[in-house]
Amino acid sequence: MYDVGREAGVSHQTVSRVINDSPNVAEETQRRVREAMERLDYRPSASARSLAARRTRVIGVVTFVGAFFGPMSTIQAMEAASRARGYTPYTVSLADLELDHARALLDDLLQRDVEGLVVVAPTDEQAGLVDSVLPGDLPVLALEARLPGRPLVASDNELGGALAAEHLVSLGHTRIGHVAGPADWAEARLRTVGLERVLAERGLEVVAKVDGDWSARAGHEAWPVLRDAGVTAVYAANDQMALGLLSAMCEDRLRVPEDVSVVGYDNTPESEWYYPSLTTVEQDFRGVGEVGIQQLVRLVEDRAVERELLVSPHLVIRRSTAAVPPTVVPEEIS
Amino acid sequence: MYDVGREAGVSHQTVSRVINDSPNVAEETQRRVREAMERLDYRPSASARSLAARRTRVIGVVTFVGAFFGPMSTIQAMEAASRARGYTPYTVSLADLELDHARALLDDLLQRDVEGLVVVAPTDEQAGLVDSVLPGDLPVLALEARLPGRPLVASDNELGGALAAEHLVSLGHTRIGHVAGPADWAEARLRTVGLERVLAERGLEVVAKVDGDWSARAGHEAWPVLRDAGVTAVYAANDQMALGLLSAMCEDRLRVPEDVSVVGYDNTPESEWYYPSLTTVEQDFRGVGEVGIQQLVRLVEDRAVERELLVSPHLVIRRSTAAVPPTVVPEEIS
DNA sequence: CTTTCAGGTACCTAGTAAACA
DNA sequence: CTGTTTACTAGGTACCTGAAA
Repeated sequence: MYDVGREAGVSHQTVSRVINDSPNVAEETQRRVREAMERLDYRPSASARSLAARRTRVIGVVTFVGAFFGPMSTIQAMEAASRARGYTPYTVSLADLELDHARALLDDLLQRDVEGLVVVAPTDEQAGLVDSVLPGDLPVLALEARLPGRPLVASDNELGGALAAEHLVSLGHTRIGHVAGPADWAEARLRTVGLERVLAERGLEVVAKVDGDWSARAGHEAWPVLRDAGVTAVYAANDQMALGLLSAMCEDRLRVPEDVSVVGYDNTPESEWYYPSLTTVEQDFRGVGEVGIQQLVRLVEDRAVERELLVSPHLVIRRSTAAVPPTVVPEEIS
Repeated sequence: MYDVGREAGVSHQTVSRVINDSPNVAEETQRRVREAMERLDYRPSASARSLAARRTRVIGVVTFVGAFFGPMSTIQAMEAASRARGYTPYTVSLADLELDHARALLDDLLQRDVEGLVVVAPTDEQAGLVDSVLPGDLPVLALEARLPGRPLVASDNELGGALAAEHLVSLGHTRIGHVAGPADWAEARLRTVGLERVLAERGLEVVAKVDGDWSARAGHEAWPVLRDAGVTAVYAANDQMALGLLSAMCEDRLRVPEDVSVVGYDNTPESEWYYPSLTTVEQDFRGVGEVGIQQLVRLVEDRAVERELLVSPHLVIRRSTAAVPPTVVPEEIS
């Protein structure tokens, strides 16, 4: 900085003012300083700045989720949104980590003096860990899954489940099977709750339910159970599991949607090109991320924040769902 | 730090020694200091440390790729590998950014004094940008795509293409179609080169080639062109495009693999559950990331580095490929 | 006279405040 | 209103010094 000052014929103080866009610097001086910076290829040191200014302008993003399309889209959207607001995002992926290791990484985050944190901790165990490690006075926003005492931004999974259910019911299905997500995922439970509520309102209930692990394999393995229960429609808690179902049905020489309907969840880019094209609940992954950062920044800057903000998903109807096959009489099956 | 020193009855210097695991600190003193740190809930400030020590122990990971499974797996593997070697990874995603914006983010990276950089810049334009912005003396490792003058770690895409080709040729196919990746992606070009080399060795050539954009839609739209060229097998440069092909073939009432064979590339988790289960070239996404970080760390630490390191992919044979249909005589079609 | 352990001081690269021109 | 000078702060580390074993 001193070098830049010398080069431009001003004091280091003035250089500092230029860097921080402070007023009271003559246009001309500003130009000279910037040119000097350019000539010397000078870049202010982030470490020194945050040390002196006592703020880092860094916000952390902590996720326990693996390399899947949805969560990753959300994270990329959060990174862009942070930058747009003048914060640098520092993302830490804690997927597949023992809790002890995860604890160390959270500590690393605190040492970097993040000003706030977005946490995506889908399972109850992960949420507990985070809650126990993070100091209560650090601004933390829970994303997708609840964290005790923290504001939440999430996709409305219960609504999503309801949307899928209403669609199937409106097509006349009464024997509906469900491939749910892992029971320790809050998101998965909510998607089930929405489904069951709508069915209950119609005096129906799920004919067969299998808990999967989100993988296509899980969907594939769930099918025999649902088939034996005589379902005419299946609601899978994500598109991958729906894909596994489609594959298993195909092997059974069943036609979708003529013989059985399938609804997925997420609207991943591929789901449109499954065969048949998948009816699914689309959630706005990027939108959740953007709203999340917006709320976190408000939290960091001490402004009012919604305690809970849900982003609505919507149903995308494609070719994998149709009316109940008229020829199939439930009695034949059960 | 001073507070901790006072609490433990030692100087701040000794506290620093304990933090940095330096030798020459009595067990007893060490214990006292650690306890004091615990009691005061003390955490050293990363900014101050890197300022004083003149090193950040941060390495940057720059990627231009979106939220897809392969690249994301690589990145997550790199993060874990960096941490295992004592470096903090700082990942910057430049997907969908105008070059000017990207330039600003690269600058941010330099201000943070990263000690080295892994760059995933698949298109020529991106590589050019990176090359023009990064100082020549910064350790940079090119991942997946070449960067002038920088060591490279990549999956052997040419080999992958050759593997796919050899498989199809060995099944007797001579009328092979190709859905390639975007022409400005080096990876895509190499996958094509491998294919064409093997075919040329047999006196064959690609019957029809369409450039896609990696999306399933592109595969779907490519099919009519290949079909009209009378292909009996198609090699798609990634699994998503292969999925689009499968879907289009299904709509044409064509059976895979009886009527036409399909080979994909990547072995994404879903590809096993397409219908039929996809024959595809598996690349070791995580492996590439791990080797990449290993090489970068060597570079940063001034040790010898391979100029070029290719990780071999291998073929996963599943249900989407079979021998040429004997009934189809090329003359019938063309 | 080493080795082990600890303290003292300068310095890293900024930002900030006050006094002053 | 613009800009300089000086002195100090932030939270550490590097290096030298010195005492005890």
